[in-house]
Amino acid sequence: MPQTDDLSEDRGRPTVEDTVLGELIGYRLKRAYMQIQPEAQRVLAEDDLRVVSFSCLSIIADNAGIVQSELADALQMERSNLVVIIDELEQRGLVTRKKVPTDRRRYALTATLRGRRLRDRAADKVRTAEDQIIGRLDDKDRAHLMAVLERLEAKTR
Amino acid sequence: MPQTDDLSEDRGRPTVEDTVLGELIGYRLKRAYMQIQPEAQRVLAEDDLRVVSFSCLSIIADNAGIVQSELADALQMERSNLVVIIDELEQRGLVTRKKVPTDRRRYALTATLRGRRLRDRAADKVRTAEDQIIGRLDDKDRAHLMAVLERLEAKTR
DNA sequence: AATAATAGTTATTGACTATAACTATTATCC
DNA sequence: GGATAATAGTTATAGTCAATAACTATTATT
Repeated sequence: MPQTDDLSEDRGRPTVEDTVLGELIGYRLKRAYMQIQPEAQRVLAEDDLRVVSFSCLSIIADNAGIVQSELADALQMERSNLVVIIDELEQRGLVTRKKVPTDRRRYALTATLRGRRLRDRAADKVRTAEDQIIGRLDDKDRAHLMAVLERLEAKTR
Repeated sequence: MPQTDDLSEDRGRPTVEDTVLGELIGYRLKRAYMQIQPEAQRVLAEDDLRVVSFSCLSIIADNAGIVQSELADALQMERSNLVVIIDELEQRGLVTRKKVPTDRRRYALTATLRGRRLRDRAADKVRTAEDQIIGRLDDKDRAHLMAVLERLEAKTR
């Protein structure tokens, strides 16, 4: 027999009814994301990285010579907002910007050794942080989740 | 035989390598969310609702008499940011605020008939918009996704 | 050669979130 | 029972972030 007959309450926190929001995928996605994001932000901040700068650094590390427009496309952000981020990564010696000889409008971005090492280290920390949150998901559920999310992304194009 | 031998390109859009981000759940969640959110925003704007005001209206409609602090808890937002949102819902005649006699610090929030009708209509539009994006997911994948997302949410508490 | 489009940049704006400080009211603890 | 804590709502403000427009330099188009 439970300690209380009233299952609508859980140790003083009354259950709030919800007939609509919980069935919306956007709502569920946002709330799940909000569980993960602050932790990712926190571990990245230890290396003075924001989530967005880590994302940039990571894509640059995987694509030596990528130019800013392509990076902006890949990360679905405005190229104007990229500028200061790349500025900072460059000043910290994590990436280099050099003119493309065949098209002098463009700058080729390349991660330095330091940049690649930081990326790898930061990625490990983010993975660890994520694993602590999603730990209870077994490998099958996790793989299924990732696959479905990837399909959701691909929907528009 | 494919039209082109080079599968790394898809009609002029070069594939960007990614060895790290795509394996991160936070990254995938955000990108999936970003597919849905603008559409939800768009259809709600037709009824002069923001996503957050729709969320408030919906929870109030499901919980007649809920007070602002409880609502803020349920939606994981700051109660200070709730004030102007409730102000507007009240001015539009969608919810009422009335003093709780037993605790005069609190205001009981209740959705009006108009508020409930608008909530129902807006929810239908959001569901329709979501269905167009996730249309290709079958019922099984959809149910699995929702269940896993719900478990992710519950992890911290 | 004239005109378009593209890449990068700068500056600015609006939206949203978080924080601190305040008032009124209720709960708590000697 | 009275001093002190905590809570609910509110206001104002500051920081973060994404979106936009305007500009220069360079390349592509016609």
